[in-house]
Parts: sequence; structure tokens; C-alpha cells
Amino acid sequence: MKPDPHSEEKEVFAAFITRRHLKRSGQRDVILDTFLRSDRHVSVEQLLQLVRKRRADIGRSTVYRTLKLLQEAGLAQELPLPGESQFEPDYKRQHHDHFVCSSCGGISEFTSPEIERIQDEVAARIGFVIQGHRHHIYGLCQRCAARPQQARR
Amino acid sequence: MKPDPHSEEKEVFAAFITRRHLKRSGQRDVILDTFLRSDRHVSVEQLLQLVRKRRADIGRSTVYRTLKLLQEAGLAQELPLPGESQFEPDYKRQHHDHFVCSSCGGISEFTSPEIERIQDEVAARIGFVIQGHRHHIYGLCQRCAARPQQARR
DNA sequence: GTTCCTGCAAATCCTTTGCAAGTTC
DNA sequence: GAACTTGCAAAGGATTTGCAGGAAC
Repeated sequence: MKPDPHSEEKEVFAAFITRRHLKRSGQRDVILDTFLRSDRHVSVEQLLQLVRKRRADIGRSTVYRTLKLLQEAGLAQELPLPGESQFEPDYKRQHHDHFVCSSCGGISEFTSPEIERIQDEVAARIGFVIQGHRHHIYGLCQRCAARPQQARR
Repeated sequence: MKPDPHSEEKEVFAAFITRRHLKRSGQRDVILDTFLRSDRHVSVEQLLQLVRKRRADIGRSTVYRTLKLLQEAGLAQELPLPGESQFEPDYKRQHHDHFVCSSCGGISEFTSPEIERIQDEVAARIGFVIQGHRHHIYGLCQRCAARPQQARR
């Protein structure tokens, strides 16, 4: 049997739980595992559906509450989008930016050490202490751009 | 008396109104003018308060509706933030990015032609058609970083 | 046994919408 | 006068919270 590719994140979460004098629970385990296995970007609703495939009795509030803990533990990052927020795993991930297709809603990522370098320089110049960043480029992905006349959402 | 520094935006809006067979109104004039004079970034609530100083009878819905029109006219851009969105004037503004202080909530901007260039390159490579972008860097502004022990919101 | 968690329902916050009355063209 | 706007109140959708029962320590 394969080693768990997310054991490191799980240890981080366990340590966080201990540090904060919180308690483990079956629900939190399932939510964290599902979140880590999910395809990079999920809304609360999507995550809830995925989680319920494994444990149908998990409530929506628990997903919200767990996601909040994961953010505090440094394991998840919120991407505020008009309408509903999305969340993505955030542990030891390298700097990356997002292309958001305004037609199909798809998100793809790209990385740029250069952009990161520039950010750091500018921040240093104005004495700003960077904690995180969100870079969203809106437009049409290749596929949607190819069929321009079709209705877009 | 000084010339209106925002006459160009106002003409753009007038043309938009005509093109769409909409109608002018005192409320829209006040909201647009207030928005353009505002300090770069306002939430709906802030804008509503500013607007009401000039005409106390303007309703919240009208601000929402007008802001939507301004976006369609290319005069305003929405910045989705956790909680409530902010809006900023967007007419002929050069590419810019935002530093958002997570302590005091202040936003400052910076521009980087280099970042813009990189974005364009990557987009071209994957066939993505850029329509807009939002770049937010979260952290502590110089002032807030200087008093680290104080409670942060 | 105490403290923390959970699901549910109710509450809240931000935003949109239906509608009758008022404006603009 | 027809078509568009407005403010209000109600409706919506996402997220949070109060609470009684259940689980973890």
C-alpha cells in the first residue's frame, strides 16, 4: 500500500489541533483528506458534496468551520471570487498565479519566480510585510476563446 | 472655476447611457461624481454614505445598480475581497496591483510594467485571452508592522 | 466529568429583485 | 404617454452562530 502523499499536511494539522487545545474528530479527518485530494480549487459547496460521498452525515457548517481552521493552520487559502469563495491547499506551495476563465469558470495556474521577485522588491521598498497574495487574471481560456459566439455565463 | 477633472469619464457614461437607450438621472450623476472623486477604493457602504451627504434620499439599491452600470461602461472595476467587495475607478487606468493591509484594511497600489509583460507572455503561450486582472498582496503595511503586539482585526 | 464538536435551524450579512410611484424622453 | 428609474421591502444566496445532544480527552 502506498504511503499517504499528504502525511505532512496531516501532521501539521495534528500539531495545530494540539497547540490550540482542540480535539480531533472523524469529520475533520475526512474533510482535510478530501480537501487535500481535491483538484486544487474547490468551493464550499463542491467540497461538501465530495465529503458527503464518504460520510453523508457531515453538515455544511462543519465544512465552513474546518476550512476556517485549515486557513489558520496555514493549510488552506481562500480565493475570494464574486459570488462564492474558492479554497485551495496552501502548504509549502510555491508562488503561483491564476488564470480564471470568465466563460467556463475554469482555473489554471502558472508560476513566475520573476513576478515573485518583483513583488518582494516593491514590498521591501515601502516597508510592507507580505503574508500572502492572490493574483487572478480574468479572460477566456483557449477553448472558450475558440467558440466566441456561444453564450457565456 | 476649475474644469472638471472627470469630464472624460462623464462623457463615456453619457455615451453609454445613450447607446443602451437608458436615461439620465440626478442620482446617477451624483453617484458617478462621488465615485470618481472618492479615494480610489470604496465599498458599497462607504460610497452610499458619501453619496448621502450630497443627497440623503438616495437608496442603497440605486448605488448597487449604478455601480453595475459603471462596470459595464468600463468605468469601474470590482475587487472581490473576503466579506464585501470594493470598487475602484477603471477608466484608462494603467495596470496596477494592490497591497492590502490585513491589519488596518488600507489599500495601496503599485505598478509594474514588468509584471504586465510577464502576464502577457504566459497568456499568449497558453492561448488565454486576458480581459482583466486582480493582483492583491496581503500583509502588514509599514505602520501596522511597526506595532506588532497590538490587536489586529 | 469537562471541554470541545457537530448538525440543525435560525440569524446575519451582502446583494438582487418585485413593485408602485415618480422621472425622463 | 411609453419606457426607464427609484426607494422600499421582500427575497436570495453565502456564511455564521446558538444550542442541545454527542464525542474526545
